[in-house]
Amino acid sequence: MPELPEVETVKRGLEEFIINESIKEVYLSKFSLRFPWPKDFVSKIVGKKIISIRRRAKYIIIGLSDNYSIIAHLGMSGCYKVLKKGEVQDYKILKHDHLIIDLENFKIVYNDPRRFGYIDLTNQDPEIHKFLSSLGPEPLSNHFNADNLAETLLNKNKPIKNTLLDQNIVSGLGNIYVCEALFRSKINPKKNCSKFVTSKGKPRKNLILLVKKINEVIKEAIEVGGSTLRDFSNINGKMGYFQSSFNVYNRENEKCLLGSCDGAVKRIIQSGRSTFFCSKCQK
DNA sequence: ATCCCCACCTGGCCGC
DNA sequence: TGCGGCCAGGTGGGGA
Repeated sequence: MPELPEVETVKRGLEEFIINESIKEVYLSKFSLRFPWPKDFVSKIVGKKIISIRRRAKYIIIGLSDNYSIIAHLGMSGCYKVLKKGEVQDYKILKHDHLIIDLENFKIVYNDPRRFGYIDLTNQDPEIHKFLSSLGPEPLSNHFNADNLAETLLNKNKPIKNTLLDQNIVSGLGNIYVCEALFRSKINPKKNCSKFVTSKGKPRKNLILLVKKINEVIKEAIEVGGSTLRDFSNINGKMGYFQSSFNVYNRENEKCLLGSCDGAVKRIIQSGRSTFFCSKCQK
């Protein structure tokens, strides 16, 4: 499911309700998510107060009292619901509900059919947690810029598509937004990283454009997510996606949407993942 | 180190 | 309508 904009949308949806709420009770399904539940998870979080929520890459970090933090990833199919007073009592646990947190005034339900999501608990600085410590810079942050990226790409010998999916290089991008950003930049996904950097390790023009387009597509998607975020009772990543407005993603054999191009969108496999692009205008 | 491939799961869709 | 095969937006870990 979710890439950076969708996770940001989920975070904003939760934020509205959970801050300053205390955790009263916790239900875990008999299944674990991708990893076993943290040791003594329930007893450690019951009674704690939620004091903050933020996003880093595709992770949501919920700060609790006593310096605890929940670090949560939605995997491919994770979704949160917030039930308000009045909805709480009638709620029947659904298939694939794996975590339910009862707060004073709300109930948070985490549903994840594929169970690729994962959740950990730490009482240290979340930034040094193994999930977060090696993440690359956030798009839309100052650390994500063409100069820094050029240094990273220097001497890399693989296609730009695969590289942008690497969370340690830039964090938060997934298959959809990488495809879309490359389309907007008119860059062929197979282009080798070395072609984006001068021999002195400086960014070429195509890299400067790519950084700009990544930021642009992520920013637009967050705005779309924000604008569709009305029904907070079902905060899932899908509602945050561009939905039908992808230029290339999932449009195999359809016409290229660049006005001046009469090409068609191709699907190829790179590192086992589908890549969608127009070979005519992405060079 | 670097890169690729697989596993982890269920559900939806397509063709027969 | 049923069933098998294939596909899916993610990532940690293992092997080359």
